Amino acid sequence: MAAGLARYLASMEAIRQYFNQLVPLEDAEWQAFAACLTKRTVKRKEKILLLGQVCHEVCFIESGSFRFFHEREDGSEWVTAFFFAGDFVTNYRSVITNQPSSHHIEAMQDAVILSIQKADLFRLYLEFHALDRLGRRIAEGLYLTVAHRLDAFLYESPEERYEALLQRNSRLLNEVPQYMIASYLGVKPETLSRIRARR
Amino acid sequence: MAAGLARYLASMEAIRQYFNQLVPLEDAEWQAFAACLTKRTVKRKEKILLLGQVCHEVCFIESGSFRFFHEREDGSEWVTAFFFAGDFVTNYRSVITNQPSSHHIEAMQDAVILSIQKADLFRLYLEFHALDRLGRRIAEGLYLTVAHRLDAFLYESPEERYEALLQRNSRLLNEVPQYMIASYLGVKPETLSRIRARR
DNA sequence: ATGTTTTCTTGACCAAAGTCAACCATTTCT
DNA sequence: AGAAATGGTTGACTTTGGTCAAGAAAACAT
Repeated sequence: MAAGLARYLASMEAIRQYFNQLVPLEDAEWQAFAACLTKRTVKRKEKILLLGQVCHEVCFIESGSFRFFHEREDGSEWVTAFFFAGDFVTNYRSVITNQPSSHHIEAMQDAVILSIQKADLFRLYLEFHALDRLGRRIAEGLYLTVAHRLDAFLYESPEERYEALLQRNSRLLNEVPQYMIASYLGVKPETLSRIRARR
Repeated sequence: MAAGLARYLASMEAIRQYFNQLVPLEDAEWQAFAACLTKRTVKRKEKILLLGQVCHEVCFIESGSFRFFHEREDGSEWVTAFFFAGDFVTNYRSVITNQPSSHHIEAMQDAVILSIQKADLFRLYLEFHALDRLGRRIAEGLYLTVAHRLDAFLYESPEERYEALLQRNSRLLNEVPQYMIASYLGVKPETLSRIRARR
């Protein structure tokens, strides 16, 4: 399995690059983190976290993609975020509060992930200043992302959100069905269809 | 000014309590933080941060109250949050990204605040693991708050948001004008008035 | 107390997105 | 290839909140 090993090493390198952008890590700090990662495969439509479960892990996506979505009592689904190869995916809210997740996390394609358990993560935070700092930077990043998304919902029309998404991530439109894009934009599929028709 | 001194000491104690809930601090860590705080007074309707300015400080409110709001091109104002005695107020997004604020921060009453400059804060983060950790906990808290607010906008009606606010903070309704509550709930004053009328 | 702002309410009308239903188009399965 | 499932479009109608305008009520200043 030389190809598998090569991809694994590439993933590890990708994670280290990602971290180094936020906080430069010494080898010992990095090794301690890397030693906690375990690899597994996930099938398309398989959920790695169910609504109602407490989330115990943070996953790096080596390949494949995921959607993070809420399911309402009436069965309707509302996508909060999409995650692709190179991203981390978790319900960090559930991880830090220990409360049941209000969202599902589901693979949109077959995927390979590297995960770290929250117990290990919290131990690393205590042990290494640099990793706690990294955790701060990551939490700050999550805050910026969700604050920006809130602003988009408060101050922009669905059409403006769609335009902004096009600018930011036109690739997304080819990779996920339009009804999930609509859901992410906070409108019904019919509405997105009409937005697209009148451009 | 014995009364002023007493209130100042009470504020310092309040901040230390607040921090200790998140991360227990040793005396040296606390002293280093406390030494960075400066006190000042703010008049009603005075802005401590203007839209377009980069935010350079984090403020603890000893007395008084503030609103954090966005102003649109058409002049309409949308309140994102209210802050009262015992809270910290800042545009943390602007602090960590160094980008101009997209919101104003304005005193709703005469106020007294204790502020720390971001340069000092970042220095303390580097110097003390416990303070970096505290910063992580605070960033996590901001993330939880804004994620919850986003969920409220995505999954609840204005009426449900109003009910939830009543449960959570009925005091608020007496302390700030109703049109600001409406703004915080994301509706026009007329709409909030009608929501209240039909209960 | 009186007059002036400021805040809140109500009504008539409008615009935007949701609902429901029918119908294409495309992909997938056998 | 043909059937079935999935995804996307369009039309008629409804619902919700916004807009505009007039007034009532409350807060504040002189």
